[in-house]
This record gives sequence, C-alpha cells and structure tokens, in this order.
Amino acid sequence: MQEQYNPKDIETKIQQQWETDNSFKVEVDESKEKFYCLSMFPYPSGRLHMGHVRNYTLGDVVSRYQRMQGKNVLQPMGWDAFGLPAENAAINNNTAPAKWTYENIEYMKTQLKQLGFGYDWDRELATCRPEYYRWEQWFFTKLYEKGLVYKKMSTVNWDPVDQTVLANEQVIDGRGWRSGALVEQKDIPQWFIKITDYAQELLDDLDQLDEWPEQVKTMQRNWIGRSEGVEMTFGLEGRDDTFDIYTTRPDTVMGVTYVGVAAQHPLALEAAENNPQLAAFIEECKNAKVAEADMATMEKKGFDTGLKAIHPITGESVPVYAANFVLMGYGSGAVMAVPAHDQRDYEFAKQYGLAIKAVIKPIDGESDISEQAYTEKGTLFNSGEFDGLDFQGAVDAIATKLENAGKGKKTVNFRLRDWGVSRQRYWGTPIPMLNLENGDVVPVPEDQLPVKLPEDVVMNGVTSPIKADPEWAKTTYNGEAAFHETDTFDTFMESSWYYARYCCANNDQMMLDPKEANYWLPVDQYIGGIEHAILHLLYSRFFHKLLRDTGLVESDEPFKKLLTQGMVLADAFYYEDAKGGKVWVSPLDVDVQRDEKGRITQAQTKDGKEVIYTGMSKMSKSKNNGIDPQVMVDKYGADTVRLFMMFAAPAEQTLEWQDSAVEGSLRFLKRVWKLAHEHISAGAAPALDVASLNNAQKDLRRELHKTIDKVSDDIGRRQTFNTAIAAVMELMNKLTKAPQQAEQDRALMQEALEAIVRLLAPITPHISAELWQDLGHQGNVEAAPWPVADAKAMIEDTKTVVVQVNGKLRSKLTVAADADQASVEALAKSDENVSKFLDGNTIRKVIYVPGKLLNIVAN
RNA sequence: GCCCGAGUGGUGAAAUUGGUAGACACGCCUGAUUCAAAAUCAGGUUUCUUCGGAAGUGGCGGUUCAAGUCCGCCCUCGGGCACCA
Repeated sequence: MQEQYNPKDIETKIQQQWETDNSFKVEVDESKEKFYCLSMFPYPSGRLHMGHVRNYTLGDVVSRYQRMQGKNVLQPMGWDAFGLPAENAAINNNTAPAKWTYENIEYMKTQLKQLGFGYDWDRELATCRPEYYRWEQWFFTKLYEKGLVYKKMSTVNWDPVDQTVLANEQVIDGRGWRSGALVEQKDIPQWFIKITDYAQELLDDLDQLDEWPEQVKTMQRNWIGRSEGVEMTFGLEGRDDTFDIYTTRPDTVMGVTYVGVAAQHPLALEAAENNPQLAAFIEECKNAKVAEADMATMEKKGFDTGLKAIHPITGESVPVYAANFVLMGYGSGAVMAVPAHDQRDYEFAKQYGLAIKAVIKPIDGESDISEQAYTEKGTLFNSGEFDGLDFQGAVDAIATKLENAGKGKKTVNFRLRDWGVSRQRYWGTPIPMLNLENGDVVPVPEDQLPVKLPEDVVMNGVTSPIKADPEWAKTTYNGEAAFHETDTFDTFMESSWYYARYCCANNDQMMLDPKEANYWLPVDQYIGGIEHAILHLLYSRFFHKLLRDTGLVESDEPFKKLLTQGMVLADAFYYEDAKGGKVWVSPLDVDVQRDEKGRITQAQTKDGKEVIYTGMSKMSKSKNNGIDPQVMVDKYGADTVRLFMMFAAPAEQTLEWQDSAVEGSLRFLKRVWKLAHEHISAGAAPALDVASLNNAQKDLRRELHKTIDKVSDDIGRRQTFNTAIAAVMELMNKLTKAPQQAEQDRALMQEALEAIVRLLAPITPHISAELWQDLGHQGNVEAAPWPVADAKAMIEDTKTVVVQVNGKLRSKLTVAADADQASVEALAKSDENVSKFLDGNTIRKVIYVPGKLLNIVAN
C-alpha cells in the first residue's frame, strides 16, 4: 500500500477491475429483491456538465447503497439522442447530426466511466437508433388503431428560429423552451395524442405516489387543472346559430353584461368581413405575442363585433366583444363576462364603458364594487328567482334551470390539453403515417417499420433534409403510390418510455418483454432535475398507462420514488453585440471586482471587454456558464468530485458552484487514506474482544456504531447525503485522536476503518475499493455487505441533561441513563449556576424530558 | 395575478417528532514545522459585553414551560404556471 493517496492510479485500476469483472451487469433473478435505480438520461451535447455529475452521482450512491443491501440492482444509462442542438451543431460544424451525436456519445461515455458510475452498459440505448425508435413508431400505430391519435389544424406556437411548432406547455415565457426564440402564431396540421382521455387518472394516481415530493405532485395537479363548472349556450340576436361558454362561476351568471370571443373566433371573423377596423384589430391580435407571461401583463384590448348575444336565462341581449385575452385554442374560444365579480372583466368594462351589475354580496353585508370587483363567493341578490342562494345552492339551481331549458349542464373541465407530437424538424423519429393519393391517411404497416431517418445528410439550416428531398417520402401502400409523413416526433416521445426499454434494450422482436419489464418495473428510484417536474414526468406517466393498456406492463405508474435534484448554478455574464444580441461569456473567462460583502460590482472579459453580470443562474449551454467537470476530475480525481457534490448541499437544493470548497473534500480523503495507511502498515490487527474494552474504547465504539446507524438512515431513508458525510467526518476526527497502541485499540481501529470504508463506498467507490482490499478483504467493496450498527454498543449508561430556568440554559448535568426526575431535579437545584437563578423566586412548574432536558419555571 | 419553495455566522450548511441554535466543512486568525513557501499538524473563529451575562435563525405579532421548527400578517429572493373562463 502506498503512503500517498494517489487518486489517478487508484481510480484507473479500480475502473479496470469493474470492467473486467462486469461488476454491474444484471439479469432477472427472482430469488433476489430487485431495485431499479434510474437517473434521467442525458442529451449528448458534447461533454458532461455539473448538473449531470450531480444527477449521476446521486443515482450511483443510491444504487451502490442498495447493492450493498443485497438487492439485485439495475442501473442503466443511455442517450436522449434526438433533438435540435444536433441540427444546429451540424450546421455550425458542417457535419451531419448523426455523426455529431455518435461522437458526443462516445466521448461522454468515457467521461461517465471516469467518474466511476456503476452502469450496466449492456443495456445502453440511444433514442436515435432505429432499433429504438422503431418500437415507438410501432406503438404510435397501435395508438392510432385505438383511436388515441388524431390530426387537426390548429393555431400553434411557431418558433421562427427552430422552424418548428411548440406545444403551449413547451413554451416558456413566450419563448421556445430549447431555442429561446420568441414564439409567433401559425396554423399547421398536427398529430395529437389524447392525453386528455387520461386526465382524470393522471390526477387520481398522484395519490398513489407517496414517495414523490409533494411539491411536484402539486405542480402536476395544477397543470392538469381539473375544475367543475357549467357549460351553457348563448343565442345570437337575429340569427339561428349559437355558441357555448364554460364557467366555474355559474352563480354569477345573472351578472353577465357582455361576452368575449377570441379574435380568431368564427363570429369575430365573420363580423370583420364588413368591418375593416375589426379586421385590423383581429390582424393585430394574430401578430401579438402568445407568450403567456407577456399576455398576463399586456394591455387588455377588445373590439365590439356589433353582434348581440342572448343570455340563456334572462333572454337579455348583451354585446359580443372580440378580445385579445380569449384564446381560440382553449375551450370554446368564448367567455362570459361578469365585471362585478371578476377583476379582469371589471377593468375591461371600465375601459370600454360596459355595464357592471352586482349579483353577489357577502353573507353579512353589502358588496362594494366601486373600486374593484367583488370576487369572493357569497349570497346571490339581484338575481330574480335565485336571490338568497349561497354558492353551491346557486350552482345547483342555475345548472338545473339551464338543463331543463336545454341550454346547459354541469361539466368537468381540464386545463390539460392534448399532446401535440408533430415537429417539423429533421433530427427526430419519423412519424409513421402515410398520405395516400386519394387524401386518406393511414399508419405505416407493421412489416414496413421502421421508417428510417437517413443519417448521411447535409443540413442547409432551414429545411429538414427529409422535406427537402422529394424522393424520401415516396413509397407504396397496397401497390399504390403513397407519401411518408415528413414531420418527426416531439423528443418527449422518446424520453417517455426509455425507462421501460432498458429492461430489454436489445430485444429486436418486441417493444417490451413483459417478463423482463414486469420484473424490473416500476422504477424504484428515479432521479432528475426539478425542471422536469411537469412535462417529462407527466408524459412518462401518461405513456406508462398507455403501455399498460396495451398489455405491455402491469403497473399503473412508472416511478415509485422520485428525487428531484436542485439545479447547479454558476455566475453568468454577457455583453451585447452590434445587433443587440446577447453574447454569453464563460465565468472562467471573466475577471470580477467585488464589494466588501462579496457581491460582484463589475466584470470584464480577459481582454478587457465590459460584461453584464446577471447573477447566479442554472448552468446551461445557452448562458455559457457551465463549469467543465472534466477539469475537476483531472485535477482532484472522481472520488473528490463526487464527495464534494454530495457534501456541498442537500440534493434537492440548488448548488452554487464554488471551486474553492472542493479542496476540503480532497483533504478529507487524504486523511482517511493516511489513517488507514498508518493502521495497515503496523501489521494485522488482533480480533476485537468487546468484553475487554475499557471505558474510552467503549465510548469510541459507541460513536462508531451511532455513526453507522446515522449514515444508514441518512443514505437509505432521508437521502440527506450531506449529513451522512458530515457524520463520517466527525467520526474520523475522533479516530485520528484515538490511541493506537494497545491490542484492542488496534482491533477497534480495524472495525472502524472497515465500517468507514463501506459507509463511504457508495459515494467514493474507488478509494473505498482500494482500502477494502488493503484492509485484508478478498472480495470487492461494492459487493460487501453494508455495515450494521450494533444496538448493544450504542447503549449509553450516562446522559447529558440540559437544565433551563425559565427556558434559558443554565447548566448541563451528566446523569445515569435511568435517573428519575426527582434525582435529576435535586441535582439541578444543588447546581450553583442553577440555584443562583432560583434564589428569591417561587418554583411554579418543572418540566422534565427524560434524559434530555429539565426546565424549571420560577418567578 | 396564482401556485410551490427558500431566507440561519464572512461562506456552503446542520439542528430528523416543538426541547442545548450554528454540527460538519470552506474561508480567515494564531501557533508548530520549514532557510522560506506549499503541504501537514494544533488551537481559535455568531454579535455585543460592565466578563455576571445579554441578544440572536428576513420583519412584526401570537400560541407554549420551551419556537429556526407551529399560527397570523408582512418583506425579499428563487422556481413554475397563467387572461384556464
């Protein structure tokens, strides 16, 4: 054993051992309890970033811990390989997306291996391989046959940079969630999957997920957005046609003074034919940003269509306004307006001089609507036959009235919309549909799958190569000419079922082998970024239910337990180029000045260009603020990087990257190494004889077993890896000060080191593997059993009791563990520093928490 | 606007069920070692203090023998969502 800790040599050696031993390859084994631990697979962007390192270290720690618990642990890894960055890179580097992607995968795979992650590489998959996406295509045609897939024209978000359509839920702050481009509106025919058919189940089954963070479930509930309300039909004055609206406040229906329709609503379009001003308004709305965040703050505008709607209950006519805040794509594209009881309607009515009619008042008082709308629920008045009813009474009565008149009914509404899966990109799974000459659309027959994406292409930056090449789409169907769909799938499709495919990644006969899938699934522990809390996780949950209903899996939910890691943040800087665009500069290339509190006041690039500091933000390519983990691994070794990542902050919290703190982690590993070296080089340790230990040795052994207990709980249950490491550090501090001369001192040290090495093994597997062997073990530490705390060793015969007077700490007493209140109280009162504060006061009350605290209340 | 988090020393953080606030680290200070430095080791490090103590977990109240933890109101920051009818 070397005297110096040399991470490079150790890590290379241990990684080779894992490679030759096939240490992490797993098979179905019914005799063992399985544990499927999955980290979200990476997009092969070129190099790993810190977010990956954090994510995969967490996954590896959990996997190795579970393996040491004796479970059959599956931890696979693969590549979320389709996506737009490959197209952009292809254009920039004058290469093909496929070539770029495969090269990135090769490089990143070596990085993952250098970090020592224990993956079963035999199950590696890349979603851009036809062996993978053929099953996705196959599954889509099954969904089509089941009527869960349809095509429709719809107003969609158009990303002018990506030249692609984004679902609303993929638009963040009005920008494409990958490209960041401002989104415009455009009508395009698109394929949709009916996720809304599963809305209720997706909502209900959240209750099964008791090992998911409450926060994530709440976010999903809000996204699904179930509401109960009433749908009603308004007539139109002088016309036969009608239109429908939905409201969650049917109790306010008697206060309707106008209705709003989307600018794109057929009624608005029709009215605009003879009204150039209205037509201009509609045109303006079309060009307006659909950015939802912008819409919230934008000026609410409307235009009178001149049409009059007939109130379904009173028969009164109210004006119909085209409004920029009513969305055609949501619900019926029309809303009723109750300015007295809705703040937005109130402001709109004031702006356009529309009537405001109050119909709800507080249970005990009057509603004041002179300044703002009264939006609480209350008692109806001014509402004819409904006067005096409360909210629920009014809802029931009004719904009944509408229903009897054939003008409405109670309905349940979801905010969730169907999943638009069409993309106009090249680098994605071709949608397996055929357009026939007669206009029919049919799925590609099973024997013609997969529809392969050509990989050897030249990108021109605008048109997808499979759209640019007229030959690509040409095929035949039953002997007749047919054309392939040239759109590709949303890449969320691939990431929605990869977790299942790992169970039989190499099966070329079927999408999922139920025997394998039902052994491994559901995933026992899923780990990934909080930024995926809604989209990816909701789609995966949906896909799992689709797989279940196709008979491919038995479970209802894909991920039993979820750990959402916080983002890794770093400082971000930019300057503006001539066109006003932001050019982001890596923090490594920036010099900063700070004020006395450490805040950044000024920053320049190395060549003197002034840059703007935007604060800590998520490490990302778009902001060029990633810190390359490779540099850290080269400098400190994988174990140090892993240790620091786990120690710096709790997993769920954001982690602010500061490379100064990494040194401390290396220092700790050096101390472990040194202590082990001293111990081992002194020769073999004698056997431990618990009965012969003196008090100091017993105390030390108690600390050891309490540490084992705590670390097991911290890693296994609480997933607070930072406190687990802190506990081992504490123990180490005590061990380095412990005597090592006597026989039993050395025996105890052997026991302690064997425990520490195993407690650290999930986090720092290389140094642990090396030391485990040096401590005299033949097998590998990753297959060693997790240490078990000895309950007898943890028994304390004395306890420290804190003595308070009036809640303030005055003394600490060491008492026998079984001391009763009376004796502790007597001891406390005889304590000088306690009696001092009792003098002249009457004791009113004494609270005793056995073995912990005594509080004397006196005045 | 709505929803979800968070706010504790110079810094990252800990305090698991309402029971000793600041564990464990980083940084800094002092000392040892060294020709010197790095590394390493030892000690110190919330603030104020009349050296008895007092104050202190974003702010103001409240509940309690006891509050970082529970309740109410407010402030700040982060994230998500949004005219969702």
